[in-house]
Amino acid sequence: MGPRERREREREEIRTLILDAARELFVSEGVESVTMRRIADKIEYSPTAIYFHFKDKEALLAELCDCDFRAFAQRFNVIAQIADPVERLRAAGAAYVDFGLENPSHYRLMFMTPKAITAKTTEVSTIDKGNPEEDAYAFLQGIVAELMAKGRFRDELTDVELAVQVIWSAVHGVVSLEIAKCTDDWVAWRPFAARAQTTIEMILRGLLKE
Amino acid sequence: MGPRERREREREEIRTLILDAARELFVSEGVESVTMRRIADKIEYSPTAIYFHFKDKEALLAELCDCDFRAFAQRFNVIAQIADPVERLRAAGAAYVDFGLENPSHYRLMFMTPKAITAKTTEVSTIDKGNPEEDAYAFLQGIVAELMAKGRFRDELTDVELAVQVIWSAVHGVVSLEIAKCTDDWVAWRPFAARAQTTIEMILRGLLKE
DNA sequence: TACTTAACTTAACAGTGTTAAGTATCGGAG
DNA sequence: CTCCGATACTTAACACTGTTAAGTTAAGTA
Repeated sequence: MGPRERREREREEIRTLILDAARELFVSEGVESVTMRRIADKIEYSPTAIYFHFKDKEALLAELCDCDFRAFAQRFNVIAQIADPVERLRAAGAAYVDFGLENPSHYRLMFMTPKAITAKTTEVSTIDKGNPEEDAYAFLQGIVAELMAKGRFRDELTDVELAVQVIWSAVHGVVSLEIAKCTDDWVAWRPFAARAQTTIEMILRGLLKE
Repeated sequence: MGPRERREREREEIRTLILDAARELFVSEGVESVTMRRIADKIEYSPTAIYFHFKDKEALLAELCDCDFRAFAQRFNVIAQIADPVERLRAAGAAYVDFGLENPSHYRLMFMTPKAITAKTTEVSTIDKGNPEEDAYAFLQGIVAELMAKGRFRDELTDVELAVQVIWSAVHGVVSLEIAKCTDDWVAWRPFAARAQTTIEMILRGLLKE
């Protein structure tokens, strides 16, 4: 089965060729620069050729983000080594923040765009949900559960899921506000690092026992 | 000067006619449903007629949001009556959250969309910046300054602006995540009210002295 | 009455995502 | 070796989008 495999491989090659061209436009000029025609120009194919490999533009972007977010979740594998759960939580927050600032286009598409807009069709992610190695939310969940089991949270906090969501919300707030409004001179913005660090520290102080 | 004034008034009338049609589409079907042609259909004019009253689509949307956000800031005038600054802060947070959920389209355009996308031209807001009656940020600033002056914040917090931005970030995080990802079944979302309230309480506990 | 200008309309341009229809190439079956 | 059908494309077109150039109409003014 020589030619059969070769065709399969060639198909995969052109798929990643499209994906890479789309990614380059996506990260360098933002999602609105990713047009089917511009991708096609970049790889020297006709625009319609892309539709042979991806259902539509949405599917292409979804796969792109899926792939890059799996890589993101893997960043946490190093952090997982940190013994102290509080320090681990701190480090996870910092890693999350870093990723958001380094990949604003991805961040925006994944967390700042209503699903109704991105996913008209029933999008199916290939990320292994619940597996902390591929799912950053699950990773955070693990830390929080450990902290709660050890009685480190204030007594009125008994819901792991709620605590996770509150922490995520706060950190997401700093990142998304930075991405959306960093160039806005309405506000006398303090340095991003200070905002991020203070937010993490304050939310930790609010959640943990003294 | 009869006819002159009448023309002026008529001009203002068609302006608000356009604005109202745009708002209806905007709030009921989201910003992507606001097309010049759909607005034109609604008011039974040709699409190009709109350009006589607004520079372009962006200017139209900017004016729409500006106008509605002034109304939003005025909600705080009632809250300004609350004597205890902590209670006032709590109420302000709740009001902010309410507005976001009631006006997701406005919220998204104002706080979740990078300025580079909305404002290609130099947009000039007509909101009186720094005036707490028209500027919600300034209102929050006032509360935080009062709390800090009264020594209610933890000693390491000495920067009013930073504290304001941390509080805003946290609350914005809950609201924006709800708007963007409420339909996402990846996460076992706790009720929004619980998330909002817990976030506000935790951030207060983190910032204030015990 | 003649002129100007404000307030439009129609037609068109350049761009978008997407699809229908046609074409060439190539692996495998008879 | 030939023919067939699938694969991987291309070209042309459709239905949208924001926006503009040019033409029209009505009203106020001199």
